[in-house]
Amino acid sequence: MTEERGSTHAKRAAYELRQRIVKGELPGGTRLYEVALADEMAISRTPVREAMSRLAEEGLLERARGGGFVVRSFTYADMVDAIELRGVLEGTALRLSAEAGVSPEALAELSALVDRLDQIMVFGNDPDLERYSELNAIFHDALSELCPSEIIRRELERVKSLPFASPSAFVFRKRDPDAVARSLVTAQEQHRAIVDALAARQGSRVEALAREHAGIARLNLEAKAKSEIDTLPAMALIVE
Amino acid sequence: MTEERGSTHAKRAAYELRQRIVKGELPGGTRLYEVALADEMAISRTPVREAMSRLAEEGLLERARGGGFVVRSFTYADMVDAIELRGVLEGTALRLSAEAGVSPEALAELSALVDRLDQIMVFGNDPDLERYSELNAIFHDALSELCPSEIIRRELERVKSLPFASPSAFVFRKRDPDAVARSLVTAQEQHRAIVDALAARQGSRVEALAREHAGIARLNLEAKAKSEIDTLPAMALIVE
DNA sequence: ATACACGCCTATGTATACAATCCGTGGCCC
DNA sequence: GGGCCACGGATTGTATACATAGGCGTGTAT
Repeated sequence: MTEERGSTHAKRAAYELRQRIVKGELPGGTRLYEVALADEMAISRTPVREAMSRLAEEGLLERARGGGFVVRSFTYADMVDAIELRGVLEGTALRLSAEAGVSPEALAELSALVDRLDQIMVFGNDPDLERYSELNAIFHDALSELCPSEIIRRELERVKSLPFASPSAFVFRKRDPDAVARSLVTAQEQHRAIVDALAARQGSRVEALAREHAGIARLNLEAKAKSEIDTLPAMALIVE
Repeated sequence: MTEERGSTHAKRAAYELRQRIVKGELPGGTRLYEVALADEMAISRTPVREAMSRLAEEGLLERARGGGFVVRSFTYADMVDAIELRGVLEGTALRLSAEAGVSPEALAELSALVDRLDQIMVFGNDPDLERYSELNAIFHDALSELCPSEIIRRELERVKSLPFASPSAFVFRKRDPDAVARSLVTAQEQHRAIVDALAARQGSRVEALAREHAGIARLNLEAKAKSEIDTLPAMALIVE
């Protein structure tokens, strides 16, 4: 009973369900039955309900009419829209940050993160995409932390929590290694430009850059959707 | 037991709690105790927990560390930011609508709504602000319904559900009746411009208009904050 | 006097029994 | 033959008892 994934049955159940949903074991539209789940997990209905509530707050479940919960369905168009939305919110967050001014220390830290991303790419033909993806997520998190508005930061985090809308969701090997390299170069140029614009307090510019930057994720998604739709974890959520 | 506000204890409890929070009876930061609330409402803890979970989804409550719920605190800055965010999201929704194209029927309907808003103002010195506010909300709802992306529409609705971020939150009598009239005239010009821009499929323009339009709400909030901070229902949520 | 530890008290977490509701199905009446 | 009503099973809604954990106060020992 002393697991590490949360101290209560409800938290563990939420974790378990979240995993199953993201893996696609519970596809969109699936109705969740309290008794069945409680049975499988060998707990009572109470913590199962609690877990489903939490996942509804996260946006992975929806309350069904007449009670109960259903796994939320995401179409391909939804994924594109969520990326667009992420770009808009990151843009707004960064514009506010730029207008409020960013401390030299924070700018230096961001700059250092971009340098580290550069170093991964230096190794040339076969960059460590796993590592890049991880650092990229850290960089984007550092960006949202700048935002002086908690309201906006919170909504941004909410959207990023959707597995296909996170900044690193589609930094993965594509069929064409050259295309990967090119998209990383573009992304890095945009990262630099974003830090520059923040330093210069160019709110409007940094907003536009953030939106354009999200566009890369959209392109990667589109490229991927055509060929490897089954091979990506995040793609398991597609219903259509 | 046969009330009209929802058929279950949980829904009634959620309604009751929502009212108390919005009225300011339960100020931000207040911890909600299950037993006490269950007692007051003469129901058991189970539906109370359910109600709190729903309000957490709405963003009115937060889960406290170590369990339980706390009424979410909103500062004055949060209210300003929420209005900004609403403008950004309405702008994005309308941009996508414009890019996708809006049917002539929908445009006619919007135009009719703006006409009806005009008619309220025609009566001159003492417009029926209650009625204006109501129609204004209907107009804004009609705008979000245009949005082809459910993901974005949903986030917009979510933000609008905050009582101080709704488009009609601050259409109220001010000390200076002339200022009210002027702000209504400006708002109506923007309403017309938004419909025009939609018709012309001017995505970027309609986005800018929506943001600027939200700016009126911010100005009203600022004007109000200085004088009548206690007299507005939505202001009851301020903590600071 | 201060610090640590123990224990109680309070609040949430969990299990479970029972109630109510909703939906589907079958039969009967029109 | 079609529509409506009634019944039944499945599923969630609610109440309640018990478990557990976390916080605070008090007591004692150093």
